[in-house]
Amino acid sequence: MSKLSLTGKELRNIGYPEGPVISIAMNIMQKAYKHESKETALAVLSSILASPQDYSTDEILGVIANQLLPQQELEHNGISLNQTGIQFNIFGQEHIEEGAMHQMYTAAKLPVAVAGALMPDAHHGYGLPIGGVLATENVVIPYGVGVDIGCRMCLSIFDINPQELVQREHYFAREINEATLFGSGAQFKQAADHEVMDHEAFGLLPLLKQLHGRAWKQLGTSGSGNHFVEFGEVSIAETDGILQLPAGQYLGLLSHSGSRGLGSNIANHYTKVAVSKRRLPLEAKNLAWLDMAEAEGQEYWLAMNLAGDYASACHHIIHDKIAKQLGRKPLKMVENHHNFAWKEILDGKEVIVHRKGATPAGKNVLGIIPGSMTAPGFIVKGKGEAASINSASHGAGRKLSRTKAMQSITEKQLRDELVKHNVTLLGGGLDEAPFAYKDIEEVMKGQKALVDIVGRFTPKIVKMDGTPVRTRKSQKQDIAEGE
DNA sequence: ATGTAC
Repeated sequence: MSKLSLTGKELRNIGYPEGPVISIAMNIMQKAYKHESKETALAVLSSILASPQDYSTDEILGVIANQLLPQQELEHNGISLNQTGIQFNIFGQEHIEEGAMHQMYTAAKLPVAVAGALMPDAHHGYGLPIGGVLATENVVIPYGVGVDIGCRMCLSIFDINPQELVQREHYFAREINEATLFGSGAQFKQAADHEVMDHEAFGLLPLLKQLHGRAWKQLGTSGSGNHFVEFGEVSIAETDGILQLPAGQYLGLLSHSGSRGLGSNIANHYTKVAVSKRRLPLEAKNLAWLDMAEAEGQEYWLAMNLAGDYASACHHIIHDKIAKQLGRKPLKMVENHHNFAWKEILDGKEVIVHRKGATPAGKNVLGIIPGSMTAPGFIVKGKGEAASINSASHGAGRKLSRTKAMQSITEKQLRDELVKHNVTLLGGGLDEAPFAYKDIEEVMKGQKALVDIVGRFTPKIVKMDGTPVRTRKSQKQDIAEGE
């Protein structure tokens, strides 16, 4: 009977890279070190990771060490990481998990890295951490952008009294339900229309041509995971010169989604191309890049921009539908993407800035940073802080993994929290419950130097993917209305 | 994040 129980997460937290080495190391340690403490086992694993060459001939631990040794470096295309990484700034470090820090330290050792920063909502991701910002010179890293290319926030602000959300809750809930479609593979039977589907890129690359049909049917859908469409109260404390809205309360429509299957296929395709072209040590494998001077780099750039335009179109279709149903034009719209790569000038030099779960925060640039289904979100204005490479967090950041949230949060807890905040949830699982997220107020404190708050968004009617969790209030109303 | 997966 083994006393030792290691988890993959613990290995990642001490810097073990994604890949087969995690399960190999877990298996070996659970056999060879079964009577040792977890601390001892982790210390040994750390030591192997620090200098795998010292263990490569060890009869037992050598198997782990050889997984960590960058065999690819010996191959003809092999690329080594720098011994010392570039310096990067970390904002709100006390809220950032160790795994995310390790991933950023690895990214900082890439020979193409020019500058980096970690946002206060950072957590462990695939390749670059979520909340990671990385500037490179003349190369683009597909997994530095992420799988959901162009994922973004979009807010419409209407001149409607937000009290109506309480008074006519069922009317607004129906508007969201009718205008949106959630679900992992969700497609409309009758495709929406948008000029993005006529984009020339669809004809230029075979990959994009192949993705056109499904992309069309997914146009205007929201997907799954942390994506949402919600009504809430926009509160402007004082007029801001950039947002230019009089102080007051407004009705807001806020959406969060990305480029669906289109972006996902582009990301995975070009990551594979990059990984096969540039053999990096295992821990940096998924940070393989494409050179902007080669055809694949140009292709990725074209496809990435298409996915960005497509993600934007998805939001606009939803917002247009709802605005039409409300019979109003929004006073303002604020939109920003947070999974993308941009050509920007840094210290007088053009660089490619990858933001993976980070909000652009150049001087006077508006953005939206959401909290959770019950916590407030913020309309922000960038300060143009070079130390963060003109970036801020893209949300509160997860505190609990999806699996951990599902295990530890009960439906009753979520229901009580929704009632407490007077939020109606039209769909959404326990893995998206407010308790799974960091405290957004704390995260905002960690980035005071990066953004100014110009408005507040308080969610009231929230739609996400998944079975609706019923509040007592809405159950009562359903009975009253005979649903 | 993604409809069927190195």
